[in-house]
Amino acid sequence: MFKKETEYALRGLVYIQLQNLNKLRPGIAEIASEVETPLHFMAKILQRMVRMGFLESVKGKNGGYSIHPSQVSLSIKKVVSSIEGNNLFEGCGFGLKACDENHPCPLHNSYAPIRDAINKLMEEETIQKLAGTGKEELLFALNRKS
Amino acid sequence: MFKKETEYALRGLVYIQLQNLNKLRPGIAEIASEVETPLHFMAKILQRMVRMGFLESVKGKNGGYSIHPSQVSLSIKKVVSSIEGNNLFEGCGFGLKACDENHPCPLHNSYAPIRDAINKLMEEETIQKLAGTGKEELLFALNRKS
DNA sequence: TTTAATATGGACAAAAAGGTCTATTAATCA
DNA sequence: TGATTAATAGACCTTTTTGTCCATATTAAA
Repeated sequence: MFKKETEYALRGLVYIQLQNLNKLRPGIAEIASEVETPLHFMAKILQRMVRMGFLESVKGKNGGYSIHPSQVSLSIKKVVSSIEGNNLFEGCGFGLKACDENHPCPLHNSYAPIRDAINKLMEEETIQKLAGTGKEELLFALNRKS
Repeated sequence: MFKKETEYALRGLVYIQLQNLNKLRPGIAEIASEVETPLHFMAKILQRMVRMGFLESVKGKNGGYSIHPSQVSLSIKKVVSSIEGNNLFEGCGFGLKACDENHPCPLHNSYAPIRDAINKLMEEETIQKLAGTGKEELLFALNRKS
């Protein structure tokens, strides 16, 4: 459903939030290792999250990443759309061609409820909620081989 | 949501079914032109659909493609999974890592209804239904610029 | 102030997806 | 049978995505 980049971004953000709760500021090496992503690829993704204003970074010894203070409620949708754009949330879902309410494609009406559900879930679900609920399950999920 | 290849396959199959209803057997040039896909790319995709048993082909003059007689009810899901596999229908949808009923990731339970809805829609919707309902809208949707 | 640790930025490489071209094979028609 | 038409097969190219490497800048600690 998502690109690798998006998947890695979500994993990284959740891990960082989880560590921040313990007043820790993990670095790229720790993050990439813990959530099992390619180190340098993850580095670029985190840089992007910094530029987007989702993360704060500190260079040098004891440096690392933390969720930006302004992002106390960072939705999955914000993260996804910052990387992949809004296709998933707006398109007809079947990509049969552009279609809208005025000119619905044959699948439009049956797909609409699904798209709405995706929007609702991803707007309501946040990095913070994910880091706050079921930590054991979360770490398990983050660490399992796919 | 889908790869181009899948999108083109669906467009092509629907167009072929539509023509078959009029006892016609469109060729690759006509198909690619009508549903606006790259000709040679579409040719490869249709070859694949033939190998999958979804299409029949006839070579030579007046040749072309028709839906295989055995596929009187070809679901979207069959087409999609033949090209992309079953990830969309089975995965946790967030790709955070493998997760299942026994070891759900934190998003598992909120995503499950969406995945179920996607499955239901794509199992019930068929190439034949799409070719049978709202032909004008369909042709419009097939032909519009994305 | 020196050293070590750390993020940054850009170049590069590999793999996957998307797309093009051409020769061959098979069928129809004259 | 010969010519024409259309699908088949495979090589090849381009773009995007994914992943790697290295030099540089910045910070903290010794």
